[in-house]
Amino acid sequence: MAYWLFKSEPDTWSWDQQVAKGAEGEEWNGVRNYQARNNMRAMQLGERGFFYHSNQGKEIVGIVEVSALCHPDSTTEDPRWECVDIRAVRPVPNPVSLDMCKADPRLADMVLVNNSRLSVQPVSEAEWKVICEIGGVEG
DNA sequence: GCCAACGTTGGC
DNA sequence: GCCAACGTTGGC
Repeated sequence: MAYWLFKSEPDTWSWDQQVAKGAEGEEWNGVRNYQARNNMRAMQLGERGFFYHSNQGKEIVGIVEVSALCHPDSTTEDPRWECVDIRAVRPVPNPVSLDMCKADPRLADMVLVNNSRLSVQPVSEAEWKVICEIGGVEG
């Protein structure tokens, strides 16, 4: 089981909107970056990820899971772009901010800390556990 | 709102 | 296939 992190500007697509989609989930469309797409291609059904608010908040606010495997992105005709569907699992009671990640030496190698521009990122199992612990949430 | 970092594009 | 120019992202 791999772990992931999905980044979104809350103005565009927020955690609340994700939660409102319920168990059916929603396409994580709009990704136009090969690295991010390749990460989505590698995802398995039921794998978990963090939901991160960029720009406003700059914090991990929820946990999601993959509800559909990689498929063509419905927002473009360009066959290069694909995406998975994700659904909200549970909120993070104590949102974990970017500052907190930077401050914790155990998270020094996190992609979020080192390459904040990548919109779909892998998270190591160790990092996953640390953030769940800080966030007060069950992974 | 600025700007640094990064990825992509396109001319050669 | 290289690299300069450009566009976008996202932290500050």
